[in-house]
Amino acid sequence: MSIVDQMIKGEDFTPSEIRFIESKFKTVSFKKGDVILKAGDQTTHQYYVHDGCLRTFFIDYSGKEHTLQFAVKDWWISDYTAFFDQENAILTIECLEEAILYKVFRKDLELIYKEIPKVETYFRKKLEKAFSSFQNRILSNLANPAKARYLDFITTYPDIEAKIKNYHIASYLGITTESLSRIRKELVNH
Amino acid sequence: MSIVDQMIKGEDFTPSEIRFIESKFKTVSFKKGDVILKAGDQTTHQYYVHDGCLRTFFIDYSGKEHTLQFAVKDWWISDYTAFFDQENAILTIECLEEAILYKVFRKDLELIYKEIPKVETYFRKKLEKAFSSFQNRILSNLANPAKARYLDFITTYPDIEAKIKNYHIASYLGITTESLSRIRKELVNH
DNA sequence: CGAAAATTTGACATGACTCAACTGGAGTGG
DNA sequence: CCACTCCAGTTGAGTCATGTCAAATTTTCG
Repeated sequence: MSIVDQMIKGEDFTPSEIRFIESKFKTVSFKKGDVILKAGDQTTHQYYVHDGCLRTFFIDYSGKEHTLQFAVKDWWISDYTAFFDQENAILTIECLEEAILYKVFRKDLELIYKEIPKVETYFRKKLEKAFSSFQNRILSNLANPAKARYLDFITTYPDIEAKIKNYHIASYLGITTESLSRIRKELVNH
Repeated sequence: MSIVDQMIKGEDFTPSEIRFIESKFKTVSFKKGDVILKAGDQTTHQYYVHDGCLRTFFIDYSGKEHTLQFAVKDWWISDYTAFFDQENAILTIECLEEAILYKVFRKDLELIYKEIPKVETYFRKKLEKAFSSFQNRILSNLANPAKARYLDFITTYPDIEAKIKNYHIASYLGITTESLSRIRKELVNH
């Protein structure tokens, strides 16, 4: 299976299309703790996770970190706000577990879209899903207490939970590690 | 200026393209208090706001309403999660101020995308912006206390603030009307 | 094993919520 | 034009969830 078939599922490509797309992607690998992108840097890449685990986070005025998302095998990750608007990153991308990524430049992705429109459609639909999941995250933050959001997270993403620390989950849920610890205690004692 | 030029700015279309696009849109109008879409209904439309003011909100398990977004002149609105995934609505769309909308079916929009690819590109870029703004909303909810989020809202969207009630703002910020009232009091007393 | 990192616990502070009452303005009808 | 009602917004008192800070405990890993 080619890199392209892995990344862009359910679409048929001619060998020359595959060559064209693959020529625009570069494989990179990172070790745990590596910073792939730092807030303030220029963001020109989007990454496909072949393997490993990453997160994007935001550092607020008081220095606290807030996790926006995690990415494991088969997810795409970037600071999309910066990637789309071609501005400097506000997020940091950090490697949480040894990772192999395929990266592509914004400009090259646009080139691919132009040459092979069904790739644009494919990514548009990906973006629609991502948009939906952000919508649901906003609603869940508004509607549900921390305990429910925690349960949601671990049942929706058991694969991610397995790879990350509790303090990462806390920073994703918007609570402190202490609060998460107390929630977990409550859950154990029914 | 045609409806199309209004909705899809910065793109040039041939007269026949304009006719084709316009044939897929229908003008509808609503009065204050009208419900355009109800949670549970099928969502097949996306709306462009020619004029007026609307909001989408979610009703949680306890019956509380949580406002996801507002839309005024020149905004697009729908229950996108349902619109994209072709599932039943989880949001309700309510008219807050007499509105004139242009609506389009999901299927017809896909048709337009196929016929006129630059429309797909245009909407893909719109979606990128919307995605970014949801990202920023999530980060702001995680990072900022309610007072800062309120100030953010009224400075970013003074046009919306002018048309809505404070309890709508509260439900957008994720706080009660009482808390918003206290925040506003603090702000007056410096 | 030992040090560093992660998690848990306790005591206390605080921001936001709930519920109930009150204020003030807009609109209605006698 | 006043009395009444309705709605939005405000205020007060008490409660609760979550935060902070410090310390203890457990886990991880070189």
